[in-house]
Amino acid sequence: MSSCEQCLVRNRAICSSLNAEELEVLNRIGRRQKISRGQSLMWEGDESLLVANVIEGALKLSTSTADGREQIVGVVYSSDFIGRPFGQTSPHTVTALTDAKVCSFTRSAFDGFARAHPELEHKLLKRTLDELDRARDWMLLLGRKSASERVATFLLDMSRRLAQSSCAGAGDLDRFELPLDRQQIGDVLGLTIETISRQITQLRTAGIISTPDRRTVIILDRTAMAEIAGASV
Amino acid sequence: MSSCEQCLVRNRAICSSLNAEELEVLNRIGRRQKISRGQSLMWEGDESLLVANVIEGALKLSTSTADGREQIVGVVYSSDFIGRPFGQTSPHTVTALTDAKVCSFTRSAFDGFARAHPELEHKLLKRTLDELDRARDWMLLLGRKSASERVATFLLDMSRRLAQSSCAGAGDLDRFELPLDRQQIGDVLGLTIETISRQITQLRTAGIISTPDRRTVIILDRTAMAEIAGASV
DNA sequence: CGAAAGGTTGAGTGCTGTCAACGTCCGTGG
DNA sequence: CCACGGACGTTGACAGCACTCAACCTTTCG
Repeated sequence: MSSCEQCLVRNRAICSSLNAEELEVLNRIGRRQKISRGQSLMWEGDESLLVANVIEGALKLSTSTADGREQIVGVVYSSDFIGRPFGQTSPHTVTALTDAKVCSFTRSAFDGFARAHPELEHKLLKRTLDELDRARDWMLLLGRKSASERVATFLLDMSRRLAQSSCAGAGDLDRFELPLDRQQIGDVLGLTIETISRQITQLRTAGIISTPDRRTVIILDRTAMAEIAGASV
Repeated sequence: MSSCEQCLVRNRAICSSLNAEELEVLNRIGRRQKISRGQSLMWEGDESLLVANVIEGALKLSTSTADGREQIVGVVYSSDFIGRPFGQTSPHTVTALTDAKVCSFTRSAFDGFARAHPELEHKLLKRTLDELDRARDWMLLLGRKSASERVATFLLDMSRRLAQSSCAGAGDLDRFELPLDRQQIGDVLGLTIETISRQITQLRTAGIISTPDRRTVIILDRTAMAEIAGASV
C-alpha cells in the first residue's frame, strides 16, 4: 500500500504543495518504482515519456558525445525531481548510482496535473531555478578551474549535499560515502580517472582528507580544502 | 509612451501569456530601460533586486573565481528573461554586450505578480527548463570537448540563435555578426583568447568560414563545421 | 598622426591525457 | 582455507594540447 501520505519525501518534494485531496489524485496517476544500481530510467534523445520524484537513493544525469565521451550534468538525491516536463525529448540519460526508489508519472499525466495546480508548478519552477544556478556554477568549474580546484570543490559540494539529503542530521558532516566511483567523479568534473586518483592521493598525502576505503571520505582540514577549491596553489 | 501593446517582443516574451487587462497592470510595475554596451545590470552575489525582459540587444551572464578568471554562463537575446525571481541573491553578473533595451521590474513586484498569474509562471517555467537544458549541453562542451570542437559548436550555435532572435527571417543564416569579442568567446568556451584566434584562423584557412571583419562570420561549409563540432579530427 | 584597443602569430612550458603496469579488494569455486 | 579472477584504484613514464609570455599587426578614434 504505497500512499503519498506516508511518503518519505512528502514534505520536501514538490508534492508538499498539495493538500490531502489533491494528493489522492496524484497518488492515482503515480507509481512507485524500484531501480537497481546501474539501471537507467530514461535515455538522452528518447521521447520524454516519464517524470519522477526521487524517494530514496542517488541518480546521475548524463550526456555523451557521438564518440562516447561522457559528461555527468547532475546528480540527484531523495526529494529531487527528474525528467523533462513540457518537452518532447529527454535531454539526458538518467541512471541509478545506488539502488533507488522513485515515484514516477507518465509525462502527459503529470503535465496535465501540473497545469491544473499552480502551487505545484511554482515549486517546480523554484526547483528548476535552483538547478539552473547549480548548473551554471558548475560551468565555471568546468571552464576555468584546475584539476585540484575541481576535486576540492567536488568533495566540499558532496559533503554539503549528502548532509542535506540525509536530513536526519546524521551527525558527522565531515565523513561521508561517495555514491560515485572514480570514473563517475571524472565524468562529473571533466577529468580522467587517473587525474582524480592523483588528486585524491595528493589531498590524502597533504593530510587534508583521509580515505578509510574507496568510497568513504573524511575531511580533516576543511579550511585548507576551501582554500584549494577557491583559487588553488 | 512606452506601452506593452506596441512592445517588440510582446508575442515572444513571457508576457505573451497575459491578456490586455493584465498587461496593463504589468505595464504599471515595469520600466523601460536603456543599457549601453559594457554596462552591468546586476552583480553576482548582490541582493536580487530586479528582473527583466530583454527587448533588444544581447547580454551576457557571467561568474568569476576569486582570482578573476571569468566564465560566461549564458548569452541572452531579445525576448529572453533575465534575473533571479524567487531567490535572495543574483547568481551571476549581467552585462550588456551591445547597446540594449530591457523592460525591468523590481523583484518583489514581479514575484507577486507572477504568483498571481499561473500562465505567466508556466511560461517562465518552460523557459527556465529550456535554459537548463542549454546549460547542461554546454557542460558537455566545457567538460569534454577539444578547442576545435568548442569553437565549431559555438559558431553553429550562434548562427542558429541569432537567426532565431532576429525572427524577421533576415535571410542569410550563414552570415552573422558576433556580439562577442575574442576574449568573450574565450570566456564562453573556457579557452584563452589566443586559442580562439588560432582556431578561427584554422577554420578560415581550411575554407570552412570566412571573416570579412573581426565581428562578422560567414559559414561556407556547414557540413564540415558540423563534423568538427561533433567528434573532431 | 599617434596611441590605444583588439587581434594574430610564434616559441616554449606545463598540466592533464594516454598508455601501461601494478596493487588492492572481494566474491567465487576448488 | 586458499587460489583465482575480475573490478576498481593507484602509480609511473611520456606525449600533446592548450596556456603563457611576448612580439607584432590591424583597426579605431582622438
